[in-house]
Amino acid sequence: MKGYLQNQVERCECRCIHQERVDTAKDHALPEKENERLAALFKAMGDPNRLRILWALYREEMCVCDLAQFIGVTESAVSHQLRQLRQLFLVSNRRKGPILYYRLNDNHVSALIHLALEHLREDP
Amino acid sequence: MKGYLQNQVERCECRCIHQERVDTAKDHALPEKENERLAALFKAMGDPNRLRILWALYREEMCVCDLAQFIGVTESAVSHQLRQLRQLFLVSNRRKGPILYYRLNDNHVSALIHLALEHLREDP
DNA sequence: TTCGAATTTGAGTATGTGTTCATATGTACG
DNA sequence: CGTACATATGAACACATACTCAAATTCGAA
Repeated sequence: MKGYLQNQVERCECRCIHQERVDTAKDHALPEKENERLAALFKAMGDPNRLRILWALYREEMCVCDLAQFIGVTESAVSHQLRQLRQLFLVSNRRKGPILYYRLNDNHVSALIHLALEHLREDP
Repeated sequence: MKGYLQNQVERCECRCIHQERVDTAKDHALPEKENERLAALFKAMGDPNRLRILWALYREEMCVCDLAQFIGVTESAVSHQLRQLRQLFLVSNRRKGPILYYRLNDNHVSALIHLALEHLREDP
């Protein structure tokens, strides 16, 4: 009886193989908040329609109607997506009368896309 | 009556402002399939735990148990995530006995992460 | 071959996400 | 002012996703 319990404890104590790797991984891990923001950035770029928007804005600024017709969804849908992209500082806009012209916020976005394309084009 | 219908038609014919921008956007758009794969790649990197895994593997290879303890989830959860990363060629593994050691597949991944970090660190 | 350990797989589930519709804002112009 | 148009917002819904648990698989060694 006692032996059985002891074995239970011993078996469950540590299932991982290389404790020192786990420790150094924890030491060098990104700060919690930075990791969250980084993930949010990639996730924002990880939707086909948002990616289409970003790719289009890389060439020239466009308004909501244009983008809606371009990707074939409601203007409302585009507006929702643009809000996300704005909150992450991926795009910004300028107002001309009632029309909002959206553009890429900096060149990091397009750099990320081009780098990712390289990755894709190397594998089959 | 006729006038009303005509106005309806005219109003609904084209709601977009700059048809020529829409057209050039369509001309220069990424091929459908490439856009999908690109989005899938970013989406894969857009999850906090997957990002933790990638960041950890950037330093050194680790096995499933290690990663599970590192990020504090089930080994099963890690295995599910690693499968996604494998299918997108972000990670690969080598077997040593019963243990699978995972590593980053190429240096594009870490380059993407570092580039994205730059973007984050420039904005507030 | 049989056992134990590392990993994978599948089912189930709770939570997120992207879209549309209806409605509200805000801007220019008569 | 009030009308028209571009955009934004909120609710609702269908669908995806990330986790855990239980069971299957795979490998090395007794």
